[in-house]
Amino acid sequence: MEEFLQKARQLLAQRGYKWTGPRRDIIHALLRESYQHISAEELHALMQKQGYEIGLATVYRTLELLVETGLVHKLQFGDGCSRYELAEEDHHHHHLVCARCGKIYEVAMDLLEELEHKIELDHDFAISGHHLQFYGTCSACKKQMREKRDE
Amino acid sequence: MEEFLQKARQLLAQRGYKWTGPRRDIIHALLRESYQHISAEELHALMQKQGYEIGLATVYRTLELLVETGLVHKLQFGDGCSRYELAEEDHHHHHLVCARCGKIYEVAMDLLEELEHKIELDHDFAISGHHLQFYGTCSACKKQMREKRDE
DNA sequence: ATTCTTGCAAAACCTTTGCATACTG
DNA sequence: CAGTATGCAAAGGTTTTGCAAGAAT
Repeated sequence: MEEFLQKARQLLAQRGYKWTGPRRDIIHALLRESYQHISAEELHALMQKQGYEIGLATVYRTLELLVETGLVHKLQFGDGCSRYELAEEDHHHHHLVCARCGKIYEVAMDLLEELEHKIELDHDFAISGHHLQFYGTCSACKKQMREKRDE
Repeated sequence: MEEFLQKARQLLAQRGYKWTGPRRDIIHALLRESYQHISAEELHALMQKQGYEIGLATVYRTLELLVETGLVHKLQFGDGCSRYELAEEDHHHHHLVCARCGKIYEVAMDLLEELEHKIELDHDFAISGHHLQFYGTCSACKKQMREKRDE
């Protein structure tokens, strides 16, 4: 938590960006909501509700900045907006998107490394990140569908 | 090409949808541009230029229909719009997105099956599809960056 | 001081929707 | 003919931008 803030502060300084109140608050809010995949508008609304006076444009700009710096990942789940999550070094994972209820589950796994390596060699492409999503039906929805069918 | 059209016609009929001129034209256009990941607006503009009189709303509606039917995949590369590609049965692949030039390369590969299987068991999640993208720097851009550095 | 950042409102985009007309099965 | 599909224009939602005022180094 604190270390993430320090890292962010340092990385921004390194690139000539300033350390401001709004930026600190946004990172704080992201840390508090780190379990979620939050959209810019949701984050803005949440912060408003928690008493932070911050403009929506600033939220967008700051998130973009954090993505550019590699501190935050920008995700597209196809629901009409971009979603963001903290880039935690030791928490590589993929996403399971339930097509029925829309819920998103995380899968910690790194079997992708072998594949990445092969691609880097085969395509002469320097991979800096990946984004893997699986679509399907989650456990809860499968259960509901069974129950509905048996009525 | 022809077979894809037939398959589409049949699948749509099966679900009570009608086979119309605009739908045929859109699928034709998609087949012609099958090497691309085209957006709805791009497809619309292209068709206009080629002399087809078609409304943008129809393009959106038809693409949505084709996605729903499984004939087309909807992709999000984070550039602000949805992109579409034909779902060719024998052409499973992933995408390499160059962070510098934005170009998108395809990698044919199916090493993911093992991983999928493990997830289905571990998470009781019925996977119906996946979406894997790698981000990084492509060969051409790496070369340009080397040259620029050496100037 | 200079440069960067913010907030607001307006603009820019992409996508969806309502409705009257036209078409398919 | 009944039920869909289309085109247009308008509306909706998300994200970006211009600009004057405010903050950080």
